[in-house]
Amino acid sequence: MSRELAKTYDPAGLEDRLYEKWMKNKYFHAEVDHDKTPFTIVIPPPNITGQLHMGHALDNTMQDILIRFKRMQGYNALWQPGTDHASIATEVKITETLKAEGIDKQELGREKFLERAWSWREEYGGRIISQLKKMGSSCDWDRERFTMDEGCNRAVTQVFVKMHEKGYIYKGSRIINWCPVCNTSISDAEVEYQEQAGHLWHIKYPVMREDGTPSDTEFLTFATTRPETMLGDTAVAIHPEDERYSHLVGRSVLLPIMNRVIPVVTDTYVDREFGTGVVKITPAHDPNDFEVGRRHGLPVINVMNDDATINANGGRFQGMDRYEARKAIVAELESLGLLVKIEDYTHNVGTHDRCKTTVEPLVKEQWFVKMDELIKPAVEAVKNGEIRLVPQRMEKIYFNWTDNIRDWCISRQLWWGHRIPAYYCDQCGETVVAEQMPETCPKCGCTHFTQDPDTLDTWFSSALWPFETLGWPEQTEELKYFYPTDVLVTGYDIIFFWVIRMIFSGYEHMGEKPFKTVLFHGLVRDGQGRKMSKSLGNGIDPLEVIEKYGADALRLTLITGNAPGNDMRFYYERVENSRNFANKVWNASRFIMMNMDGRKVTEPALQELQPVDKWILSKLNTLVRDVTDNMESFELGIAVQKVYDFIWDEFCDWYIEMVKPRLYAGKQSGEAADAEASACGAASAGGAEDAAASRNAALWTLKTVLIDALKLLHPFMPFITEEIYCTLRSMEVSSADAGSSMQEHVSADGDSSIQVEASIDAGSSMQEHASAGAGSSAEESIMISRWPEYREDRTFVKEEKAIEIIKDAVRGIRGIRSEMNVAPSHKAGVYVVSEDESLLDTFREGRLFFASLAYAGEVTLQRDKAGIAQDAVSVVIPGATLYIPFAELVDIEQERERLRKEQTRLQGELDRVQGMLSNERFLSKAPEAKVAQEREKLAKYTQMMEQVEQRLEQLG
RNA sequence: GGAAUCUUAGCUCAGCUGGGAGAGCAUCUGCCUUACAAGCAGAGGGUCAUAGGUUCGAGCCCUAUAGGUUCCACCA
Repeated sequence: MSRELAKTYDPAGLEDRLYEKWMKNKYFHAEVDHDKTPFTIVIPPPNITGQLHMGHALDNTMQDILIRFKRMQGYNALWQPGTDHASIATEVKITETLKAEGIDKQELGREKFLERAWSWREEYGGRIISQLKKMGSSCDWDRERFTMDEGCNRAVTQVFVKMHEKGYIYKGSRIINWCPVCNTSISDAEVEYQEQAGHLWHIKYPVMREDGTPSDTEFLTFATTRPETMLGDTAVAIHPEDERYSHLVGRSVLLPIMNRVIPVVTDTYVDREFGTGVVKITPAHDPNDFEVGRRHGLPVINVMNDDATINANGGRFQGMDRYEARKAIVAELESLGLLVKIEDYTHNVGTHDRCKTTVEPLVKEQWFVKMDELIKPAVEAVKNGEIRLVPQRMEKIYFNWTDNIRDWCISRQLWWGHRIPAYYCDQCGETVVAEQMPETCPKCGCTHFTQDPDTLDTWFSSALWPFETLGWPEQTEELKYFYPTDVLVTGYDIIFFWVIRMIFSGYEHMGEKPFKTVLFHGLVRDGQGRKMSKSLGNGIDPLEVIEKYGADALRLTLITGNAPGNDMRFYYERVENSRNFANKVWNASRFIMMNMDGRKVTEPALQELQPVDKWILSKLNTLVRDVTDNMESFELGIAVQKVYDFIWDEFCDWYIEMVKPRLYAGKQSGEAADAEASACGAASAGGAEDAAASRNAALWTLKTVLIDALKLLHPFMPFITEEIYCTLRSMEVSSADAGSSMQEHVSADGDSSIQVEASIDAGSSMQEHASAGAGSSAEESIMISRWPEYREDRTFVKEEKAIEIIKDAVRGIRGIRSEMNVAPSHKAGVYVVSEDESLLDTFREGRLFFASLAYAGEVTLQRDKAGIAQDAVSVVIPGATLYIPFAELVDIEQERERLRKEQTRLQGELDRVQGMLSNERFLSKAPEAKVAQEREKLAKYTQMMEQVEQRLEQLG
């Protein structure tokens, strides 16, 4: 034996070693290969400033599961990785760092600042990548991209120019959201509304009299949450049908403080029910007012600077911060007697999602993407199912956004990002949008230009991610082969930022969808269901979890018991459970290998397999089909739950326990062992030989089932499965005849130790399709081994039924013993009474299990209860009654009580089944199979009821 | 204001196209049985939020109500 597994499962060290091996062998790497079908996932690029958090951990685990699954299925699987420059996040971080060093960003200057940014990227850009590797992510790192690398820059510039030519990108003065702290415009999607306690100031403006002087008796009263914006008021609006104010139509009011006469306009935007039904109009600082202003041709007066202080248009309030000005203005209005009242008021305030600063709507000249046309194919694609959203309810969120889409403000007053390829003639101001700085101005012939200082929204480049990473705008082989990608895995929180924008960009620039399916996951919350956040300090660091429990345990925790799109809670008890499962797998494997102990294990002939072997093979076969189906439909949580249950419950707790006597039999010497071996099914006499054959069949089954179960588990828990798989393989190699060249031909016949694998993979014509680089073979790694497939010849209905009956019997005996508090050392005899000869045969084959699994002594099979003590405890299973005579400790009344309870239970079942079967409408409308199923149950329960009643009679 | 989603065992959650309620943790009982005490065996615990409806049949589909979460829009 070449290698052994350690006694307890310890992921530390093991994971890094295996990851290095995978990297070295280039298993993650995918090349264009027209003989294979591609399967592609592009990673949601993490920010270069980022550190791995639970969201990443979940997101990347899901992607890795899909990629590993498809890779094993024989697809040419590419997981395209990369990072995002994260314009604003990075810029903020660098600015802060500079500040700490006492350096002012503006003084440093753009060029020096960018140098800093790039060196920051050098230093930290790789951090998140190495953290993703800790998770086991099988990305093709040879293809790593960055949103600001050369290719992406080209893509962005080209897209900008092209869209500008088509009129989809325009520059205009419109109202935008301004962050006074970050000093940049932001898009609507970046505004986060927060409920805040504020005030509602009721203010009145004097109505102008015919003679052009303000009235001191007639006023228009209205309410506002932002009194400081009055400095920029250019009208007061009322509803056109509001009779209270109809006499004021066409008149004017005096804007106090500024002493500006402004008109009273009518607009249906005004809600008559709200407040006094009068609204002040500030087109420069409110999106709705801006629209009203446009409709009425009102002047737009911006009263604020970029840092949200009042500018020259605000008269003597110039230089004040917006909140200072608010106080001062309110005070002044009050002194003028124009402040009616102040109310407490809770309202939603727009804040910048990144820094939580209250955004200021401002009118500014910015670059926009016109959305109405672009969005159409993106809507259509989801509507007609060309792009599938999982879970489907995400479509509603999607359409909610697309139906109310507004133009996208893409320019940012930042330095770190893609600079806008717009150039302004120094002489005449002509704007030229081009991939390079123009030589001469088309208008005035001047040769001097200044490039637009602004950069693009980070999401502008992310929108191109699925194709720019594959080489676009170059028509690369990769692009033709891997695009469109297959699945995008992401959180529902970036549908608007990213998913929608990728979709319309794909159709616009590639003429094709960027992906076929979007698989959404939810948020990972803390144990109390709170969002993990820095400020709360409740975040759990995935790296810490990995260190303590291993990446496999973390991955399993994140996938188990979670449905697509749903949030989940993360707590350590769950990780411990996952770790315990890993340990279970580890020890089961260790047990199997200990028993193989360097022996040759050959594929047994079908008739050498015992019922229990066929039972587990049949169960495995069903599992393979179900799990594959679940994986195909993205039900990862369900899939892994089935693998978990199979391994722990069916395989470990039943199968392994059931075959132990056969394994030990061959090892021990002496008659006892032989007797046991033949008792457990070796049909013909012949002692040692039969025992060896039985043992071989058991080992072969153990190994075959283990290997396939490991394969099914591998996408979820890549490290532990790889370690076990390779250890198993190394055992084969070392037990094989020296000099055999099994590396070269896995599926070749001849070498006996290879036959095991050859038979496991038999029936496959795609033996090697999954292998990656040259020289690799399925033996080197489970990750390039073949995904198990459902096989018609591995379904054994009869054996499944037989073993289920035996399990019933074992559970029955265990239950009785536990209930009666019988010590394990007390080996009670068991009588199985049945009139059904074939059932007795089943028990004859399986009676050894009573001894090994239920502490039974001698097992006697008979057709009637002759010779069984009257006070034996009994348990009824379908078709048979088991009797367990205990020498002293039986209370007949207690036994009766037990039987009566069973009788009641059975009667309940019978009532239900009979009720159904006596319902004609059920018989006529329910599917035949269902009716047949119920009839079977009726027969079963009727029989059991008879047995119980008989037993009760016996007891008198 | 509009919408989505949830309400299932003490806790956290599964339950895939409607066909006899599940897991993990917690609790109780018994076991150091030579793979695993990070384990094994057994047990208790649910009117599937409430009220109607559709159906032969509803945790699952429809309607209403209550409560929770979230998203979108935003009325000054």
